[in-house]
Amino acid sequence: MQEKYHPGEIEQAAQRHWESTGAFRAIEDSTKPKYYCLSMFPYPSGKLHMGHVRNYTIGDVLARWHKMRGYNVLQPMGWDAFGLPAENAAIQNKVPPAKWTWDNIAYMKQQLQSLGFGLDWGRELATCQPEYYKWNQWLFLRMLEKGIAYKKTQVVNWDPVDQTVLANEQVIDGRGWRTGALVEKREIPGYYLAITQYADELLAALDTLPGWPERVKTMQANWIGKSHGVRFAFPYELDGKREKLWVYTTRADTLMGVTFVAVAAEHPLATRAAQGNDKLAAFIDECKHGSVMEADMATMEKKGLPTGIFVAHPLTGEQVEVWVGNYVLMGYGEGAVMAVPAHDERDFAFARKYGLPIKQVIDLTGKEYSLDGWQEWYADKQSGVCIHSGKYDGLAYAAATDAIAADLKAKDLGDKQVQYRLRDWGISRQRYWGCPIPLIHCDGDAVSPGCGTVPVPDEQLPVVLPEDCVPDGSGNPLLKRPDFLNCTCPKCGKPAKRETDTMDTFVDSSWYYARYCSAGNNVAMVDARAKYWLPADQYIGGIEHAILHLLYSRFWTKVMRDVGLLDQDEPFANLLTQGMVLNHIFSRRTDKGGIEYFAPEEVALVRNESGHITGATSIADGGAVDYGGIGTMSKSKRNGVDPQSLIEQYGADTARFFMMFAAPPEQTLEWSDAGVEGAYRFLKRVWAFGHANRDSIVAKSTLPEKLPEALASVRREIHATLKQGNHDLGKLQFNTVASAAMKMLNALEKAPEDAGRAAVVAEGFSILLRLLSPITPHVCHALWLELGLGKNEGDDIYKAPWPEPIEAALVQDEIDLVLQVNGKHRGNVRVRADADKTSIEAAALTHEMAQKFMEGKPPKKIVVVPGRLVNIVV
RNA sequence: GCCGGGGUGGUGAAAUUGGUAGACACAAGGGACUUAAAAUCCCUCGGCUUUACGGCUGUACGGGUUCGAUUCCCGUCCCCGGCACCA
Repeated sequence: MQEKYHPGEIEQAAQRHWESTGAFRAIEDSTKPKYYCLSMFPYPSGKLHMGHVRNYTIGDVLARWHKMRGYNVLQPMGWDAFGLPAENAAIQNKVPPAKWTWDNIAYMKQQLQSLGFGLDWGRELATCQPEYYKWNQWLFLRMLEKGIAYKKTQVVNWDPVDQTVLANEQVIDGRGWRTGALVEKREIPGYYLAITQYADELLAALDTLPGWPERVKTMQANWIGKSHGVRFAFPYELDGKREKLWVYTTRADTLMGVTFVAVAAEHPLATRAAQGNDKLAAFIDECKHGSVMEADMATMEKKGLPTGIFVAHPLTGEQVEVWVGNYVLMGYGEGAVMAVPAHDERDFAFARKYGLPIKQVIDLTGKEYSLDGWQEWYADKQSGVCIHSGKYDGLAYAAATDAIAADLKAKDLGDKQVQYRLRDWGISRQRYWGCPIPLIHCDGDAVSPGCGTVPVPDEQLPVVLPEDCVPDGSGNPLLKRPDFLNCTCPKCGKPAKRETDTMDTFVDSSWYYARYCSAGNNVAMVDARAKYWLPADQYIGGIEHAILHLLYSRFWTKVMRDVGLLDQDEPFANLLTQGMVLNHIFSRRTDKGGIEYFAPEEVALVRNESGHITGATSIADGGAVDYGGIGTMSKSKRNGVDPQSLIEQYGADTARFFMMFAAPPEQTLEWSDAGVEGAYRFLKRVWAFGHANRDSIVAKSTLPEKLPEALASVRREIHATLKQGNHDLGKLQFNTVASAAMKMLNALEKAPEDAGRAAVVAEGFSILLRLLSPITPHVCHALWLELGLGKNEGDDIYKAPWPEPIEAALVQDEIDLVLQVNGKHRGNVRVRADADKTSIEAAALTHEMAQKFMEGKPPKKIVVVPGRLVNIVV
């Protein structure tokens, strides 16, 4: 045994051992409980960053812990390999996205392997492989058949200079990131998946997921946004035709307060009104330059223009003017909203700005309505009642809504309706590096009209993406590839064109967890093995995926179930949402108005008097750089920290231990490497202790009947700490598991030379190594073998049983209780561990400190918390 | 703007979920060992106050409930994540 801790040698040897013995190969086995431990697969951006280390260490700790507790564990890994960064890299370096992606995968895989994760690499997949994305295409066709997939128009960001569609991320303050051109909204056709057909089930099934964090379920429920309201119409006559303008509201009780109606710029009424109205036409045009992002819509200045068209109030017949509002979304609901300025904050501001009438129709006793400013209670639907509303006066929210809905129904102008905030999932992307949508456009020729859009027949799948394209930022390169583009129509056999849009990469990540279970199957998307492993017993990933990825995966699972592929309703039984690892962000505007990011090591910080960072300068060119605060480590913001140097300098175990020790998993973590030294020092001490006590431990002496008190106390500390550590593992709070291991070592190092020391040390160190092994598997593996702690010679530590505290070791005759007088800590009282309430009260009252602070007053009340404290109230 | 989460020493954090605030560490300061350095070991370490025992105060800020609040309730400020084409 080496005297010094050499992580490099230990780790390589352990990894070779696990590899050669197939320690983490998972085989379906119905005799054991299964544990499918799944971490979100990474996007192969180039290098791992600390967020990955955190994510995958959490997964590995759980996987190894369960393995030691007798579970049949599956922990797979793969690559979310399609996506925008590969195209950006291609633009920059002229390397095909495929090559860039595979090079990154090779490097990152080697990084993952050097961290010693217990992964079953035999199930590895990459979503850019035709054998994977074939099944995206296959299920898309099934959805098309079932009416879940359909075509409609979508609104995209259009860069008029590059003639290309931009991702939201590529739009900086309304301009294209590379060209600086003002981005336009453009409507183009695209394919949608009708996730709204599953809205009710996706919402209701949240109750079947007790293993999910409440906050994630709340976010998903709010995102789905089921609302009970009324859909109704404002009748009007225009160009000699009787028409209806439909709107939806959850505040039908305020219908009598409607003073105008607002429609989206793209609404047919707006288009009609713009004819012969240049000012309105110009405004509608201006709206088209706005952002498509909800956050921008919500924060931008609300603007509008009257159309001159009037509609009739459905109940009073009063004329109400139609306005065009830049804040009304065409793609959501009816593209029109009723405006009740008195009781809606946004309408209130809008009405004040344009001098529109405000009519109070809800009253709250004791409150006075004033037009001076918005007050929260104006929008309160809990406690107000209708006023100035004719026959509805005096009715509260529910009754007023019922009555008004009934009256609208009687007039055939509306009814109650349940609506969702959730929108259907648009999956078309006008990009190259993604899964081709398996459709063919048969446009016909001079003689025949053609077959239209035709699905690619199953036997022709996959539609393979050519891998040698190099995007240059100006549109989809597939459009310039006749070999991909030209094909024959499967229906009529005439020349036709392939669809060049690819799928949203969220499609790829919506079912990869099922594919791991069916690795290697080239005749089916998933097979019976998926029914064995699913749902994943633990899913671990960043909180940023709380809504979209997790909702899409839940949806996709339900579709796979309905197609007969799976039995499960839900993909993930338990979810751990990891807190983001944050780092400083530095950026600078480019000449063209785009944005350029700087890595933290590329800038020199500028701080103010109080030490806060206010800016930075580029080390390369000395120019000023803007400080963007702290944010998630990401490739695009260039603020990721590569764990490589940490691993090289201290080893994987130190990196893993440090990451787990730094904070509890769900908490956001601002990156700092302060403390890495401490983690390393601890592992060195563990090794040194094993080395120094080798003979005592190897001797395997038995515990004497009665230990001297000092050793009994060491043993008590070990078992008490183990109890806490096991409890914390159950809570997935790994930082205190790490500190439990540290406490154990502190206790063991204090074990005095006395009869029974060797046995106490051997037992204690065996517990310490097993508790620590999921976090730092390499050093524990090596020490376990060196010290012969296995049941049989050469048994690996992961085959050892998980340690449980021995109650007998925890027994104490006397305990200290906290003594309080009027809730203030005044000392401690020592009592027998089994003391009853009366004797505790007696001991407390006679205590010197109690006497002193009671100042002779009689006790009014004595609170005794068993095993904890006694509080005397005077 | 809306939805969700967070704010505790110089720093990362802990507190068995209403019961000793600061466990376990990092940094810093002091000391031991060493020719020296590294490594290692020991001591101190929220603030104010006291010669000392001790006392007062303190968990973003302002209120409240309670014998007792970091924990529960109301309000305010700041930070992070998401907002449907980053993944």
